[in-house]
Amino acid sequence: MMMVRKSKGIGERHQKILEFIQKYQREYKHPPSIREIGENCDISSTSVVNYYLDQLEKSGYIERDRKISRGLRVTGANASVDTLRIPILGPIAAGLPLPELQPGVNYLTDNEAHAVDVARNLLPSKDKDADLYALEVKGESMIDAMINDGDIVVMKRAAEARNGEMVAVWLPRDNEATLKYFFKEKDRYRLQPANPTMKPIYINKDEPLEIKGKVVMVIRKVETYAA
Amino acid sequence: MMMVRKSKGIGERHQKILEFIQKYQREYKHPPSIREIGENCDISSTSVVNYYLDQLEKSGYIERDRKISRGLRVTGANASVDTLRIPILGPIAAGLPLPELQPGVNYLTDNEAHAVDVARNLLPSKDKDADLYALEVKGESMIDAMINDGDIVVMKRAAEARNGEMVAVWLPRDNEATLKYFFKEKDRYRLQPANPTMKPIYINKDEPLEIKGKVVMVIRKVETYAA
DNA sequence: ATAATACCTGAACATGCGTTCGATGGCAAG
DNA sequence: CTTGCCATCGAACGCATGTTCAGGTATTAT
Repeated sequence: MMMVRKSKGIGERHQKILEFIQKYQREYKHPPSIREIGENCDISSTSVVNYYLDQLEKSGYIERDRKISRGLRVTGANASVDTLRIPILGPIAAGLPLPELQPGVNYLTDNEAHAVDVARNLLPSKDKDADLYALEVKGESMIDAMINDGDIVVMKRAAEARNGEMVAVWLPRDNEATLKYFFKEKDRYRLQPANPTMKPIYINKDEPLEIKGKVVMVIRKVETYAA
Repeated sequence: MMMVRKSKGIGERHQKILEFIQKYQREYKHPPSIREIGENCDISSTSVVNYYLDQLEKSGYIERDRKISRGLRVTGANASVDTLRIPILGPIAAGLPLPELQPGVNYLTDNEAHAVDVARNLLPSKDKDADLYALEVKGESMIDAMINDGDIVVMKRAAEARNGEMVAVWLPRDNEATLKYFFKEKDRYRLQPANPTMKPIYINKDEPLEIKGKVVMVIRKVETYAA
């Protein structure tokens, strides 16, 4: 029988092993043992599996914790990604008060409908996990912030903001919640809509203005089967 | 010494074990052994760890694969989440041709700068992984689609669309790329901006119109330290 | 007091699992 | 042909790891 031998790089069998490790990890949430890899990749001997794993490690496709049962993981593109489950506290709309994180409350839930899972590498690393929360936009009052009905806005709890940051504010003057870019000027605050064609709102510094949080991220799920 | 005994539910020690498992899994990408849990949670006997793990399993906080080394995983809110790495093919801007998926090309990369990691539960489940790609919006030509400079749009490869779906189209007539809601009418196509205040574009059916993909998702990372 | 329950100990046991090694055969270079 | 590398096999070895058990000590209920 002819054996295709690729001097360098990855062969067909390496590929199969790699894919099996990923598939197994996705399904069982822990890595496979050497013997399990052998059985599922038609390799009769554990030493051969070990042989290939060594090569995969040298080539940088996996990492191994020697001596540790099931101590291996894929690296690079197919590596598992660290995610953070961010609770969706409630709706945000012009006329509604802004939901806030209550101290001492555990917002963890296994109900996916009330949370969004976000890869950590998409978030600013300096943010504390516990300070992050999400709101679901109701209505079209935020269109001037380029934010649509149904969008999810990921927020970071904050009571003040730097110039240029987008914040969620409650305006007691108008009894209204809004998302705007925040600028502190001489004797007033300027709340600038994201849409450049819209005019800013000015709030005098002696008027009340409650900053509830900074906008970290906006996620919009577009219906693929809209009406 | 006083022992706090909570009859039902989870105790302090259960909590500590749970947190350790998560922390360990994040760091090493595989679950800890019983003995490792014991060492790090100040439990001297493996049987006691086993004792607590049994309780955690009964309470539904973890799942165990008996007889299998490191065969345990947290369930519910803290469970690891399945993600998909979607390649960012390139920019999308009004005057630029739209990047497309080339058949037979492997877009996997370990360079996070050229991909976005998205939790699978945020994506329409019916989409084939391989048909998904992402584009980075350059310029403000998409503001009428509520999409800003710097946004990431996740696309699904498609050559045609249903009414009401948001599509990326190339208009040879104007030599322009755009994102619009798509509607097929009697003898023309209507391309409707997401912003309700803007007027639609009409394309006669005998004119060329290239649908490059459907918009699945929009991700906007808001700078927390903008200028 | 007695019984019952929850929590803990230490050790032994069985086996899952990574490691190592000698042996075999195909293929290419010298 | 001989040498040497690569891929493979099977088996044995030994530590890592989950399991079990007989026995403790509190705290609480009867």
